[in-house]
Amino acid sequence: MSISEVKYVEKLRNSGLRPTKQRIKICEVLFNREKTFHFSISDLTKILQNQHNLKISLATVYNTIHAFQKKGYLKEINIGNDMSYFDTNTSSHHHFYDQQTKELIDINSQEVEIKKSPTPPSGKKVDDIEVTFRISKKN
Amino acid sequence: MSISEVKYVEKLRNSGLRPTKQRIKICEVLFNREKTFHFSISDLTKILQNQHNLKISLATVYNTIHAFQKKGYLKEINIGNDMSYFDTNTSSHHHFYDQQTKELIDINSQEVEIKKSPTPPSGKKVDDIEVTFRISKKN
DNA sequence: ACTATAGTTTAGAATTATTATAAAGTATGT
DNA sequence: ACATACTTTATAATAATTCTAAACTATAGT
Ligand SMILES: [Mn+2]
Ligand SMILES: [Mn+2]
Ligand SMILES: [Zn+2]
Ligand SMILES: [Zn+2]
Repeated sequence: MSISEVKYVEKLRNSGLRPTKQRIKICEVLFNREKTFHFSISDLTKILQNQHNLKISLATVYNTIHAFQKKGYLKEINIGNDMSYFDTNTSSHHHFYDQQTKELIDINSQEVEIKKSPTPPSGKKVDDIEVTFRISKKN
Repeated sequence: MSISEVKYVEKLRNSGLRPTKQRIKICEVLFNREKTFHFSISDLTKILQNQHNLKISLATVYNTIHAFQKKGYLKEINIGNDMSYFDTNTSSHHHFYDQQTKELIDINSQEVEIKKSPTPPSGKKVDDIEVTFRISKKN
């Protein structure tokens, strides 16, 4: 067992999730990276198959991603209307969204400052503010 | 023909769309209101059936909404990941989104001011900024 | 180590939103 | 009125996601 595998076995155990080989592999693909990772289920399935030669059933990929989301290790992103995206950056943050390449890029919370905010409807409170900067190729 | 029907016949003709009775009725449901209207195809279909006793085929509802979107009369909204929402407010603006009731409420562009904005990736330009204030019931 | 059990994976079926198809119906210019 | 292009419609197809139930496996208790 590699050093990173041991790390995720512990992470899974601490979350009350059994460290199966499928979950450990998915952890490695998702969390063993420098930058945050934005992906669709289809993206992830392709990476598991092509870059790691793993044939994990589609139902398991869905199950695992939803389990991780429930445990707070992933955030669902609402962009585009065809399929769900997930984000390994679970903090409150903002995105550049390239409509041409459909790529999401993180923006640190502190790089956006909102000077003026609207008053929420009466009886309602603001839980989170999400800013999306839609970008495209210059010229 | 009612006064509002005449109005939409003209609007459709000016857009190069034949003013069929289905399109005119959908125009009335969508555009004959004070406030902007946020809806899913399913919402609209229910309103047509229950509140107007119109049985317009689902394919026609989709065709019509997409035609109106292409003409710039509707904007697609990416919120939630199950189905598409559309917005009769086609200007660049922001939203409150109540995650409990799944309701969208418009925020005028001028009610939000962004003090600090991140630099877009090189070769990319910002086309639009969308701010979503996720709200929920207080306490 | 053996076993019982609860948790997990899996293939495949079911569901849901959306899009495609193609035949019947309709608006419009002549 | 007629021809024609556009539109509506029922239905089928597609695609993402969820459900199901049987086989498999991690783990706690013996
Ligand atoms: Mn979405
Ligand atoms: Mn869908
Ligand atoms: Zn992100
Ligand atoms: Zn709006």
